[in-house]
Amino acid sequence: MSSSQEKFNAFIREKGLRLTSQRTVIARLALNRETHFTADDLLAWSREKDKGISRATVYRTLSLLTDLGLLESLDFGDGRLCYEPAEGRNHHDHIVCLHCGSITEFHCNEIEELQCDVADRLGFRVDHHSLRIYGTCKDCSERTECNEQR
Amino acid sequence: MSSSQEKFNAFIREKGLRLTSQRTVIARLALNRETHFTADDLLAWSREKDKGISRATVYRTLSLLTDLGLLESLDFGDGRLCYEPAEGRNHHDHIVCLHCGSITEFHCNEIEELQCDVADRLGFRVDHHSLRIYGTCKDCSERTECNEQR
DNA sequence: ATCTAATTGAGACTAAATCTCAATTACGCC
DNA sequence: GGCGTAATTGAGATTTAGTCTCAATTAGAT
Repeated sequence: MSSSQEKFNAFIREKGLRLTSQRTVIARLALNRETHFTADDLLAWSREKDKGISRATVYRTLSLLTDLGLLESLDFGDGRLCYEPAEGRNHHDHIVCLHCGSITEFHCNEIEELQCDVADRLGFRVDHHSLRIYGTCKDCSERTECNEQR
Repeated sequence: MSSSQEKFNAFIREKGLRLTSQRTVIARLALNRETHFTADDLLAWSREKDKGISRATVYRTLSLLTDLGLLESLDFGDGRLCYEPAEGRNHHDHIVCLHCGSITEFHCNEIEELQCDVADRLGFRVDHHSLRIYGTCKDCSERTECNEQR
């Protein structure tokens, strides 16, 4: 069992909540993902393990996991949230290709520091931030150039 | 009439679209705002001028204006888009107070440059970006400290 | 095994945004 | 100024992610 799952179980016990089979299935699937996923993805995977699992329970478990900080929710502006495991991963931002939709992670310490400077200057205490760069990825650029040459 | 409105009118003519009274009302109200607003705000203001204006027409005009680059749409993650005039304004990012919801604009050239560097390194051509810092504003920090002292 | 409060599933509900389509209207043409 | 027609509109149906309700179920303490 991953350490995130152990944290989840511990949290459930601490808070006097109950470790149901549904929560176990949903949390395991969510926390062991490599990349981001939607609530609907998670519902589908969960139902492969237990047909009866309801949409509501998936959303309720997602809330628990994000409140706990084990999952991070990502809004790519397409009308639904994505989620990704947050434990044991370094903070990162995302660069999104507007053509193929691919999402690449990146991290830049200098940007993070400058963000803190800006917040300081404005008298803000930073909780978190979201930086999203939108553009055209290498593959799509090359593909477009080829088309233009025709 | 503002230069944005003239651009809107010119665009309408160029494209063989029609300059309806509804479009004129909605565009004028949207383009002359100082701060961001929602589609529903704009619908309410438009109906003050012309009771019959429909929600659909407001959304359709918002699409025209954002496609044209005269408005920018902002997603603060509260389940609906905000809009703000984009013409004649410098690009800026937003810092949001999680307590009072206030939204402050800021701009940092160094961050912008670093973003371009990062994109270059990853082979991306940048189209646009969105940087949002979430935290506690000065006023709310002070209010919280006072409460803690009780 | 029993008890009880937390949890679940099913489906109703919400809210922003989009879509449909018959009725209206802007605008080029005469 | 009036005509014709294709763009536009309004009303309301629809979509979709997510939330809520509540009776039935169940985890976990005793």
